[in-house]
Amino acid sequence: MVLNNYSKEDKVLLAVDCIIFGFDNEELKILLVQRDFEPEKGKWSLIGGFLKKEENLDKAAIRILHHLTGLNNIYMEQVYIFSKVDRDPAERTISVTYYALIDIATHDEKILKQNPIQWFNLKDAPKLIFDHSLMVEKAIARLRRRALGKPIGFELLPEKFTMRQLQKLYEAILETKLDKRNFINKVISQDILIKLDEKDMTSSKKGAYLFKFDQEKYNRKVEDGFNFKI
Amino acid sequence: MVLNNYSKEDKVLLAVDCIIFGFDNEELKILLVQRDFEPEKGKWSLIGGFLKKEENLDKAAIRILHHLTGLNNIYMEQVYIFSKVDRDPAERTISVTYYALIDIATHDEKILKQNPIQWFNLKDAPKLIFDHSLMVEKAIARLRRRALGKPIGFELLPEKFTMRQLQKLYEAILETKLDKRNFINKVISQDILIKLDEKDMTSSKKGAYLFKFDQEKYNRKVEDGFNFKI
DNA sequence: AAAATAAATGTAATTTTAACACTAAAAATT
DNA sequence: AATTTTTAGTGTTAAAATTACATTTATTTT
Repeated sequence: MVLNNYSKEDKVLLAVDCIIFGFDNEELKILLVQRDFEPEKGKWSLIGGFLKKEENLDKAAIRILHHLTGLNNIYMEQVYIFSKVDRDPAERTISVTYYALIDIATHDEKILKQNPIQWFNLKDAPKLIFDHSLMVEKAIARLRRRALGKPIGFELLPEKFTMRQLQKLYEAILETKLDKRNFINKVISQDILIKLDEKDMTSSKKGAYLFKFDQEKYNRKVEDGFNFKI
Repeated sequence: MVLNNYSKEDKVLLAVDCIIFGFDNEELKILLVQRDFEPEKGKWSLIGGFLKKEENLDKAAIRILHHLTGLNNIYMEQVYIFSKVDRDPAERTISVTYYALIDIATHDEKILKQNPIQWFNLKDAPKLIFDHSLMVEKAIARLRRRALGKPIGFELLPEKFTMRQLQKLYEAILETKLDKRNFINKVISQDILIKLDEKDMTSSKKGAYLFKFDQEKYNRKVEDGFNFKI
C-alpha cells in the first residue's frame, strides 16, 4: 500500500440499482423485484445490490442483475448517483443507478424462472421503496434523450423487426403518436437498416417486411455522433 | 437503526472531483490544483476531496470546491462515477465527478488568493494524476452536449455581455468558427435575451450593445426542453 | 359480396439552416 | 492629413429538412 493520508476519511456503502426497461411491441415495461430482506422486506424495488471491493461499478451492475434475474450479457449504462443522507433508513448508503433496454420476448424464459421478479407497465408500476421512483424518473428522462440521440432499436427489439414494431417502440418511449410515412422516410434516410426478404406473418397474413440493423453503418454513424430526431 | 443485513457488505471511500471550466472571452480554461498530500504530492490534479458521512454529494462538491478555492455559490452538476479498481494506487476509492462553468473575471480575485490553484488553457493543461484526464474528457463531452441543449451563457459570462462574447464562448466550447450573422439571428430568434441601452466600451470606442438573459423567458423555455442547436 | 384490417408508398407546402457582403465608426499607421 | 485596419451592425437568397396528408393492395371477417 502506498503511503497515504486517507485513513481519517469516512467510508460508505455503495449500492447499485438497475433499471431494466423492456418492450413487448406495445408497452414500455420495467422489471422489478420483491425485496427479500429488511428494511422494506416484501415491497417492490429496483434490482439492486452492493458494490464489492474488488470490482468496478459496471461489473457490479452485471453481477447484481444476473444474480437476481438470471439475465446475462446485458449492456447497462450509468445514469446518476443518489446520495441523500437518509435515503435508506437502515444505514447511510449511496446508490449508483444503471439502466438497460431489453427485448422482453428474447429474454423472458430466463426471467420468469426467478420468482419474485416481475414486469410492470411503466404506467402502472407499484410504489417503490426509498427513492427508487425518483431513480426511474431520471432513467426515463435519459432514455428519452438517448432515443433522440441515436436509434435504440438494437437493444429493445428482436434482431429482426418490422417498421411497425420500431415505430411502436418510439411511440412508447416518446409518448406520442408518429406519422407512419414520415417515420419510415426518416428511418430509411438514416441508411442503417437492411430490408430482408423475409416477412413477419404474426400480425397479418399479408405479412410485413422484416428489417435488421446494419451494424457496421450504424457504428460508423454513431462515431460521427449523428442525431436521430424523430 | 432499523434492522438490516447490510453489515457484511464492503464499504469504500467516495471521492468527489470538481471540473471547473472558466472562460475569459477568448479561451476555455480549467482550474487545477497542485496536490499537497501523498500519493502524487506536487502533481496537478482536479479539485477533489472525500465525501463525509453526514452530507450528500452535491454538498460535498460545494464544500470541497470552497475549501480549496474559496469559490462560493457555484452550481455544479454531476457528470459520471469512476470506479476502476486500481484508479488510485493508494487505496480503493470511487470518484464522483462534478462540473461547473464560471466567468473567470467575476470570480478571479478569490481564486488567486489561494496558492496552489491555477487556471490552464484546456488545450495546454498539464498531465493530471490518476484518471483525472479521462474525467476532464468526459466533462468536456458533457459540456458540449449541454451547450447544444440549452444556452449556457448564464454561468460562463458576466451578467451583461456582448454578442461577440457569447459567440466566442460558443466557438471555444464547440471548437469551431461560427458565422456572425447566422449566430446572432439564431440567438435572437430564441427570444431569451434583453438588449440593453448600455454599451460595452472595452473592445472599441464605438461600443457594442450589451445584452442580458431574460431569466423568466429562459426558464419557461427550458421547461419545454427547447434545443439550441447552433 | 361487402366491410374491415394491415401494409406499402410519394408529393407539395412550410420551416429551418447555411452561405454570403457591405456600411459605419473609430483607431492606428503612414 | 490621408490611408489602412479593426470592430460593430445589419438581410437576403438558396438549399435542406420537416411536416401534413390519401390511396392502393392483399387478405380476413362478416
